[in-house]
Amino acid sequence: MARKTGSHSEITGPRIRAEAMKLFARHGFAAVSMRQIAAAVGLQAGALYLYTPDKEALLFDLLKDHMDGLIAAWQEKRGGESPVGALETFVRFHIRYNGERPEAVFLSYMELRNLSPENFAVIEGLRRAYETELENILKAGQAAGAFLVPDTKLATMAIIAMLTGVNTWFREGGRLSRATVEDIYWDMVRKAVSG
Amino acid sequence: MARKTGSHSEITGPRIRAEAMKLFARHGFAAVSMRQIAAAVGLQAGALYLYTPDKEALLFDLLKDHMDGLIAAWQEKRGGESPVGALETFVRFHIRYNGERPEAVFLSYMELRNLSPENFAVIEGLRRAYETELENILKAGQAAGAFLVPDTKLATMAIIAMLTGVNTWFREGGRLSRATVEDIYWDMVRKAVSG
DNA sequence: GTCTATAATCTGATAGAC
DNA sequence: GTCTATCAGATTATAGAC
Repeated sequence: MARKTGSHSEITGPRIRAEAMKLFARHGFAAVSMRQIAAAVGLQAGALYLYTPDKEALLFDLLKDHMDGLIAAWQEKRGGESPVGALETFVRFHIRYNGERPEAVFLSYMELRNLSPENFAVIEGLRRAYETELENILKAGQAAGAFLVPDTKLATMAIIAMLTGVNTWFREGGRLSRATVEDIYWDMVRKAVSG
Repeated sequence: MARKTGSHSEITGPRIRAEAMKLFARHGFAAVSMRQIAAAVGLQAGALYLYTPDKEALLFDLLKDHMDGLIAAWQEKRGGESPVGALETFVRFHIRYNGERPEAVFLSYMELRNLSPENFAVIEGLRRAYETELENILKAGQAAGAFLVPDTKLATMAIIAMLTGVNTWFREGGRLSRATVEDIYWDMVRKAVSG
């Protein structure tokens, strides 16, 4: 049954990225060989270089796509609500979007050190841009008297760490549904920034 | 000046662990070779095997020592205070103890997947025991009416993620001192679990 | 577009000299 | 206690056949 050769550039590229994502997340970037990725896709190692100039570029593409997708999805979601409404939207969005992509999120936190300085700066810039979205909500709420936050930058980092941390323990089919987790986290965040 | 040979078993062991910790944290366990570790200590690769049976045992020792130290330090710190006092003590302890050991903390979160199942279970058990310390504080406070927490397990995970996240952005000599960071995080935690 | 073969190098770990 | 030499195999990436 195994196909030995052929022309499949349109589906092979995405399949390589999908398998690389799985393997990098499971074993770590450095621990995964190009041969392993090729084998998971059903190729020989040499064929991978038709789709990526090298191993690091493969990682960079995965991280870049994730950050672009995250920011684009947020831009679509955000509205002109009150500060409290905007914060609730952010909290629920962050838990849900990242919860659906645990591998990409894990890579984005753990494998940045394997990027070249230039590529690292690109991902870092996107991460900062996303964090600024939350910080702006907190600043607006603080100015409007809706929140009492001693330091908006610290609150931003604290909230994002808390929300992203859901990925480390949440398991589909466990004691709580995603919706319940969202509710409980929103309750804690809301109180944490209150007066 | 370079020493070529000699007998230094009492200091070589700790130096190997210290250099391995630095290198594993910086580049990742899989990306660091035994030769790199040996070079950092000033040894040849073969000499490392006088001090560790293999590379994984070296990682396990680092993680085990860190978890043992964390739990021992907490046992010494904890007192018979009120729930609110106990929570404040935990928050400040966690930020300070982990803040002083960023490399060990990073390893403890990122390199667990490189342990054998048996060694993984040991570290995981210690981590859970530590988390239970916080959960018990939350449960006691909830029972005493000092806290209003919809789910003590979720609140435990949320608080620990939030506190540990300080390590991802805090830099000595930056805008805020460690003490100020502790104050602000304690303020947020206190409100998050309040009624 | 994919394969096979290969270059040049590195890997973890061991044996034995000193 | 440390070094040198070595084993057996893996690594990224490229060249050229098909």
